[in-house]
Amino acid sequence: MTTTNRLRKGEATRRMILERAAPVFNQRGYAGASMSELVEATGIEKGGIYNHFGSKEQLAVEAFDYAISLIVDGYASAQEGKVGLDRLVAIIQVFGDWSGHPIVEGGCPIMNTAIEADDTNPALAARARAAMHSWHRLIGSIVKDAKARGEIGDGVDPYELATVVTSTLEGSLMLSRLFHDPAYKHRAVASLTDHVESLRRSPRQRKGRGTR
Amino acid sequence: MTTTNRLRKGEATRRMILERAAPVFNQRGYAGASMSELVEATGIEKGGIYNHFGSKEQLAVEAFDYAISLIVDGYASAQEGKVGLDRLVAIIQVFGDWSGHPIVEGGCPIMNTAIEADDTNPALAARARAAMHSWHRLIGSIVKDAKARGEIGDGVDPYELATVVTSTLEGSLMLSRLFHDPAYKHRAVASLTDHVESLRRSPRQRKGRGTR
DNA sequence: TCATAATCAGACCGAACGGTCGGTTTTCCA
DNA sequence: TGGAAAACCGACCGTTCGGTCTGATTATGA
Repeated sequence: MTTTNRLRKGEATRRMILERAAPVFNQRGYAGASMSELVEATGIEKGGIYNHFGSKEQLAVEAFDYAISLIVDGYASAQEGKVGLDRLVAIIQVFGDWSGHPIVEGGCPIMNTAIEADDTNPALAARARAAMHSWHRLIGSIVKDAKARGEIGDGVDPYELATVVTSTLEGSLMLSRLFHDPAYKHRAVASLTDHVESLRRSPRQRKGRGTR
Repeated sequence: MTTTNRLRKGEATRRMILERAAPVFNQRGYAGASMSELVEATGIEKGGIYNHFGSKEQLAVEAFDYAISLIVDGYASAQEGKVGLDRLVAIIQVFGDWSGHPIVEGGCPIMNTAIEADDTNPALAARARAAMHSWHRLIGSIVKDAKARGEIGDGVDPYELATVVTSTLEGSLMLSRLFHDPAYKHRAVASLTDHVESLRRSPRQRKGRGTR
């Protein structure tokens, strides 16, 4: 108390601004989101927002990081209690389950930011790269771990599998959002689950497939 | 000649505007592209542009359609001389070969438009849906044809395969653009080619896989 | 409790936005 | 080749953009 009290009032509204700005940026994009929309979404006037963030871009970057932190937490808890390849399967499954309860409205922030910012906003693109990189490393390390445990064969390249899993999930999410139909995402989840399961236990050869 | 001469001068500049506006919209997005940028890119002053297009949105829609027409032509010629499953393999391959010579700068217009417009611009979103739908139908019909020819088994669902192929290709393109590294796309192409080839000839069971 | 610092509202700024329009130039065909 | 129509330019419009700043208000610690 006598020392620096970290629970300042402003810290709470700063956090609240990030919480409410994140879905706005994720749905409308950086260029598409205006300060007046952010004023409306946060309930804080412009002066109040600029008291906490130096620019629209800085707000967007921090809102992105905040959204990513939510997603990271979500995938972390999805793996709880699982080991080896089951962790990967759990991640793939939970990706498909986020239809009704999206972590942050507007689809995957990494993909959205990657698509918009790669040719326009270096700062945001760098954040998207960082987030995607750590996601990719997560998948890759799970596959490596599964290899070390002898669950899958030596022929599997962890980062090639990570690329395929990531690409297919993100692409299918895009399709599901475009058509307002979760079926695309579910097909991708089913196909990937099949594929991952088919790698299990047989070091040099494929096994039969499941249903659907 | 005496009748309505369709080869007016304005028709040529109108076309030229679309050619030059398409990559601008594809790279900067609809919200991110300003009229002044389009003036610079086309070399036509604002009044001249608005003489041909009623609004920025109309211009964006027509530029999108133009970009799609280029892509459709590209994939059509890629299939020439091929039959059955080879058509699908050719399409997957050519997707990976468009690293150095992109049809239109800025990545896949369908994906870019889908991501930006799904929550913001109904008109553009509808065009993206239409384009993606016909792409999906193309892949699906190729798979159906391959089935009818007895190249692949009955167990293969054409539209499930189309979803996986589309998702993986689009997702990997996003990754390659984000990291400025074509490797992601190439991995996806290799993996999909493997997968498609593994479906060939064995109606009820999978076959061995390729290299990597 | 009270002075001080943190916090916030909202009027205001210049610039850039998408879009309009009258006038000039170019094209086209009789 | 003359004259109407088409094409094009660029100044201009009202609005909204991201951002600033001053003064009021509220929280905080001594």
